[in-house]
Order: sequence, then structure tokens, then C-alpha cells
Amino acid sequence: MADTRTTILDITEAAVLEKGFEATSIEEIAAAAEISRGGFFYHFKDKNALARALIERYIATEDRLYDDLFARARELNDDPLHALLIGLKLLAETLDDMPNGHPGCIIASAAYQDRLFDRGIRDLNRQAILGWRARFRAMFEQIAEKYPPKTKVDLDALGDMVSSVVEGGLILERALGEPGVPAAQIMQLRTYIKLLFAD
Amino acid sequence: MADTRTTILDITEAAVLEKGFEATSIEEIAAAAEISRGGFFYHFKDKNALARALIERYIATEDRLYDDLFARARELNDDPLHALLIGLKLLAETLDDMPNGHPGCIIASAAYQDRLFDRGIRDLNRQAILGWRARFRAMFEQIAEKYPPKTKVDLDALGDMVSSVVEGGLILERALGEPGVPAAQIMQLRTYIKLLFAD
DNA sequence: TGTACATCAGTGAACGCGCGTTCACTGATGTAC
DNA sequence: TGTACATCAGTGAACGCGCGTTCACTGATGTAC
Repeated sequence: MADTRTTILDITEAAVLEKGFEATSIEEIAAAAEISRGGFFYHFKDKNALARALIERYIATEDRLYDDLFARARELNDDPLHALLIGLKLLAETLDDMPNGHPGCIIASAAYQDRLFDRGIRDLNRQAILGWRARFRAMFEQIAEKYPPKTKVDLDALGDMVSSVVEGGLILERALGEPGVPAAQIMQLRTYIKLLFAD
Repeated sequence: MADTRTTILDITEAAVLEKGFEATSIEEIAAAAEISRGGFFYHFKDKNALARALIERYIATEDRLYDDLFARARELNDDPLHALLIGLKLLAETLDDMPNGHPGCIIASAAYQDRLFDRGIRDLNRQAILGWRARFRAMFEQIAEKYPPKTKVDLDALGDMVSSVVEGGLILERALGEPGVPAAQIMQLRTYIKLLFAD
């Protein structure tokens, strides 16, 4: 079996996606990991440390996902615009393939429960989102050089739109109980980018 | 002074926007309303009834806001496309004028804490979002009739995009501590619609 | 005009439960000499 | 090869606090006759 720490993180991730961080008790995590409540505190000094570890792990995974996806897209087509359009399609497919809710929810939960967490965790969240803004902004700059946009456009806001549309889509998906919203929203963003840059 | 029930709802709304529903205690609401904890339960049978009343009130307000905004826009320009573009600009301005966080947060909180609430509240949330989808879808249908869209487009997903972009923008705004994100995101959506329909 | 009763809008003490956290202790494994 | 000690990965009982909720009671206002 995997080491207990990883097991705890896996269990917590699933529980948080299902019902949020505060509603997930240490008792329940410990039971699922088949250790006692006391045993849990051997691995994490308190509940905040658990949240931090979870978010750190999620951000690392998400960064790797974006790296892979857009590198793969770039291999398929060397043009910056077409690579991004392919990448967004791959992203939409990936979002659809995540049956138990995309871990993006974890960022959103943290944003909505930030009173529970300490400053370090809020900074983590913040840096992750700024990182994604910069990542996509860089792509858009490269594209804009080759394909002058049809209208003047705020590239930071456009870079944010990836995160914004995924997170917003997740909220609708949860509220509606209707899967596939984030993927559909990403495809809308893709159409927007196509209209904005392609001739 | 306003009646106590309304005072309680106002206090709760502000507190929920600041830190979420679960983190807002009845003790604290009662203290701010200058009544005892027991007195609170004279007005609301339990905490769930408070949540329901808050969300009902929010949805009604939001519906009225959309009614007003797009009616005003339609008065300024009778063309369906241009009316919508004006309406979105007005919406962006309204979002920027809400200093203490837009109550949209309340829908998002409810989506992220839905384990806390009963089925009735989840249905309320669901119906509200479906209502907004239908509202914007109707506008897009009217527009598409006059201005054939440049690409095939899923009008339901496009209708959802208003909610999705506002909610997603709110998450970024909170996580970044950077005001103005929802408005900027709405302006991006506006550009998309312009490129999609206008010649 | 006075009396009896009902309703409204609370008070404030008490209860019980769940939850995060602490702490003394334990058995298994690893390391030094 | 055996002994002593340290570290790892826990156990399980106990503590205390906050929170939602209940309940008997109360003073002010309204209504019937």
C-alpha cells in the first residue's frame, strides 16, 4: 500500500471535492485511512497543514497538466494560435474525463472558505492563479504578434479567462448537477479566441 | 429602524459575503442585530431557514437587476445585438460598483457548501441558474435571427457563459484580492459576442 | 371606560453533540558498539 | 552475536470549546365585550 500520508491526502481530496473542506472531519479521514484520530496528527500537525499540503499537491498537478497538454498541442502544430486551439480542445476533453469533479474545486473552496485558512495558504492560491494568468498571457502575446487581433484586447483579462471559465463552469456544474459544463465553457472560449485572432 | 427580520438578513448577507455561511454563527448575527440568540429563533426556525430566505432574496434582487439593466439597454437601442452589448457594459459597471463583493458569491457559496443545505435550497439555486440560461438564450436566439453567427455555436452554453464568467471572476477576485476581475471578464464576453454576431 | 385575554417579539439559562487537539504510552524496526 | 538505545508510526482516552437548538417565562401591545 502507498504510504499513509499519501493515502490521507487522497482520501481528503475526494472528500473535499464531494462536500468541502470544513465539512470533512479528521475523524472521518482517519477512519477511511484505517488509523486512529491521534495517528492522523502524527502526519499533519493540524488541519491547516493538511489543507496546505492538499493545495500544494493540487497546484503541482495542475501545472504539470497544463505543461503536458500544451506541449503535446505544440508538437501537433507548430503555429502558436493553432497549438493553443488544439490545447484548449484537449483541455475540454480532459475536463470531461474527470468523473468525480475536477480538483479546480479545491482552489474555489479555498477562495470561499479563506477565513479558515492561514495567510500562507491564501498566498499559495494567489500565486497559482497569477502563474496561470502569466502562462496564458505569454501564449496570447506570441499569437498576437503573428495574428493581429481583430479588436483591442486586454491580454491579462484574456489570460485570466481560462481560470475564470473553468472555475465558473465548475460552479454551474455543481449547482445544476449537470456534467460537462466546464468543457462546454472552454469550447466557447476557444471559439472566442478563434474569432479574435484567426483570419 | 427596519424590521428585525430584514435586519437579520442584511447582517447575514454581509457576513456570508465576507466569510461564508458556515463560518457565520447565529450568536454573531444575533449580537449584531442586538437581540439574544433565542430571539433569532423567533424569526427563523433554524439556520437552514435563514439560508433559504437569504438565497430567495438574492435571486429576486438579481432577477430584478437583469430586468432593469437589459430593459434600459433596449430603450437606448432597439437592435437586439446592440442592446445586449450595451446591457453587458452596464452589467460590468454595476459589478464594479459593488464594493463589498457581489452577492453572486451567495450562489457560489451555496454550490460549494451544498451538503449543509437541504434539497429545497439546492433546487432554488438550480432554478435560478436555469432561469438565467433561458433569459440569455432567448436574447441570443433573437440576435442570431438577425445576425447569423460566424460559426456554429451552442446557444445554451453561450447563455450559461454570463453566469459562468461572473462566478469565475468572483473566485479570481477573492483569491487574488484584486477588485474588478468580474467586470473585466464580462467585457471579454462582450467582445466575444461582438465578434460572433456583428459584421 | 375598564377588564380579560391573546398575540408579538423577544430573554436568558441550559443542553448536548461534534470536532480539533493533546498526551502518555506502545510495539516494531533500525543503528551503535 | 547480543545488548542498549533511538526513532517511527502509531493507539486510545480525555479535554474543552463553540455552536445550533430548546424551552419556560416575560413585558408590551392589540382586541373583544
